[in-house]
Amino acid sequence: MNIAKVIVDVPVSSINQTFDYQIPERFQDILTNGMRVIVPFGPRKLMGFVVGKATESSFDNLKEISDVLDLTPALTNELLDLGKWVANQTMSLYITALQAMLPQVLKAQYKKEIKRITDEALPDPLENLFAGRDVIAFEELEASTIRYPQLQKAVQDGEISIEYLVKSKITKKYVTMIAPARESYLLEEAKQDLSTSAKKQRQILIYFIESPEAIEKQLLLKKLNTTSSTLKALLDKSLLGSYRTEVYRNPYDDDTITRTTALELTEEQQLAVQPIQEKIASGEHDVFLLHGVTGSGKTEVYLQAIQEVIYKGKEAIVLVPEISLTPQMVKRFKERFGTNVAVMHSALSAGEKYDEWRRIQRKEVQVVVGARSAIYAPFENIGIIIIDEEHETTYKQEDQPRYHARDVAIYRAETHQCPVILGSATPTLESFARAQKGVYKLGTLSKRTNEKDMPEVNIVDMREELHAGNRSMFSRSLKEKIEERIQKGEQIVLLLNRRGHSTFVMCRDCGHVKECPHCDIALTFHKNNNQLKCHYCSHEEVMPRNCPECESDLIRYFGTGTQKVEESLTKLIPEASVIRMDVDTTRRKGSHEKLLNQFVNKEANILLGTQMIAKGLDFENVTLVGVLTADSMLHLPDFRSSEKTFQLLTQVSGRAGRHELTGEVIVQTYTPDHYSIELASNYDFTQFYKKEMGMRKTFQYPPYVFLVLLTVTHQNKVKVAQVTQRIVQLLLKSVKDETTVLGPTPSSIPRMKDRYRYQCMIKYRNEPQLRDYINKILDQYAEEMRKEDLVIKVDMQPYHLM
DNA sequence: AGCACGCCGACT
DNA sequence: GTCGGCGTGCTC
Repeated sequence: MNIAKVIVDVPVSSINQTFDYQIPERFQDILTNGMRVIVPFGPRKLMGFVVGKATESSFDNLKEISDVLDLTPALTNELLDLGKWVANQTMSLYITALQAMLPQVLKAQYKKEIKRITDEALPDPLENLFAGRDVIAFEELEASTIRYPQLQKAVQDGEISIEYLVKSKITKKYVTMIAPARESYLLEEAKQDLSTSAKKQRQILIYFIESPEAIEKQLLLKKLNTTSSTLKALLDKSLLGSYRTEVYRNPYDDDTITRTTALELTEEQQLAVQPIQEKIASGEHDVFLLHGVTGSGKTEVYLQAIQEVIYKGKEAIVLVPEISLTPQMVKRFKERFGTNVAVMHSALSAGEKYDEWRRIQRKEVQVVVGARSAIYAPFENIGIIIIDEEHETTYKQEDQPRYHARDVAIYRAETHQCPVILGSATPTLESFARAQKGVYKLGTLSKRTNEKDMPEVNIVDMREELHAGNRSMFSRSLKEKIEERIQKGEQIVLLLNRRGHSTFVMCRDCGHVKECPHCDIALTFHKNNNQLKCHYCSHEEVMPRNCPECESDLIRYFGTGTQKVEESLTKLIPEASVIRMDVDTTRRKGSHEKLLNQFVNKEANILLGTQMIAKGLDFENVTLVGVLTADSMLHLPDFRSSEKTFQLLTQVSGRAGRHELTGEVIVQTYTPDHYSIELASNYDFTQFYKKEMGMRKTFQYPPYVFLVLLTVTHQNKVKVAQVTQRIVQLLLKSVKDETTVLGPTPSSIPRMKDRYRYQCMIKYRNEPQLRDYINKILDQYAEEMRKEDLVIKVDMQPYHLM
């Protein structure tokens, strides 16, 4: 087994295969599958993953592995296989799938350097460039007057060499530890010998005589209220010793956590947990769909199922949408399982993520709570996988590899023979349909744990408000109710559903809308710096004073941002104090938590925000929830828009009246008769499911069919249209008659970053060989893609059809 | 991807 | 002549 099969870090389809390398003697014993290595690849050096070993190769002159980057493999054999499966399912490259499983810091960075290898004088220009140094960055050469051939000559003459480096980004955190260097009685003696004025030194010695174990330097100094100079005196006398040790960054302050124990389950919860625990006990795979209204205690069901898994000595993965990975949610897991939990989400720094990942890798925890990518947690003995808010679209990764965490979860759970729980108050039609068919086991929690009914939902028809002469974005009844709550000292959550709405700029005289020069999309206005920005490319420009078309100065921005709502709200209701939560106010690390704490501490009576406030938050004092524009995403070109509207309304309604006080919800809409709004106001999921399934059947959308979206992009519009047309023809030749191939159609944003975009959609029920067909087409276009910068993007089971 | 090699036009 | 442009092919 002296040959390693390596997947190298080059994300191109022509390199999507293993390369064989000789394993040098010194690595023979340590090298195992899943380790990251550095290998020579052509003239350069690259990082790669060892995915297999062999005794022989069909290549005769193999290069040697240059270095091994891991002591313990970064990926287990199971994850290597999983990566292959994901790559295959999502039509991505193996290396892309593998990289997606690891924290960012384990990705390699490449550097090129020029190294002087002779003491002889170099030609003048080079000598100047080096300026006395032995190694310089390659980039310095580009900035100088020296051209490449000169460099080449110097390489040939043996004066310099070009080094290709692979750098690891790993940053480990170290702290200094202090420990006694002598036996206790010797410290005692030393204490006697100290001069009477050395009070602080004596104090330190007493500390170590009482507790001789090592302590972090900073902590010791703080505890004894002293400085490092005092400590240094004792270190110099060799009474104490210091050493550096690696520590994990802990983004959560575990000291303040009070542990909780299992709550008593309601009858419904008991009924839901039982079959899951049976599967855990018998070590069998199954998928449970836990359909529980908001506030019905789904989390407690998860916690008790996990408890069972821990008893069995196995591990648990809990996926939560990024948006609801709030401190409140994390706290519940930490309170139950203490330091046995690792947390993974985007608010952590790269270093913190790496530390949490290593705690998992070293089996220091049995539970991980995290966003989408936590599904790749390097556990080896998984006992359960839980996906909370199963319907959330963030579980589908939008760039390569375009995987859905739910699919990966089920696949992993099959390998580990363990159950999966999909939990939601508003399951996706896909999952609910499977539960109806018996593919998934359905569990239902229909009652809130506080025995309170769901808050009453009142729909306000905003057209009537307009007729009555109210042109503000607050209906009369919402205004009244807000005032009433403020008076009673209760709190309000206001949701501005901005998806589909943006603040675009239009001239009131000629109707000209300012668009991005590189994309076919309106620019959005950013008030804070008076700039117009494009969401799809980096284009930015200053907001013009006059219309560029007609010179009119009546150029204004439209649409409603949270800022604007806040302004008019405080104008309308002067006693309102508002905490605004949107991407702008929560960008900074920890600001999310800070704002929520302020609201909990009643520093404001209104919490105003976008989508992010709809999920998972739990406020005792909130009795009114207002949805300002319920229908703003109903008219998007997206077959899931009704479903998303229903989900959002249901979720946000659940924020009110979770405790003692009774809650109420006001939904403002221009389409009060739309079934998703009407049924959400009655919390009638079953009826919604039936109605929406009817729609999906009529228009042939999931779950009745599977979808594939092919997007073709190129600078030349004609070419894109032609290629897409040809792809449609090729597909039609291979697929079954009952399969539909739609297109070519211009994408909903027909041009992005100066590239035209056409797409084609495949709707199929059963096409076992579809991936082969598509791969064949991609192969045909491989050369064109390479030479002419043609891009064909494949999205299996897409979430966004744009 | 990113590098070297090789072929061709343009300029000291 | 030779510098530097880009098209082509290869990477165990």
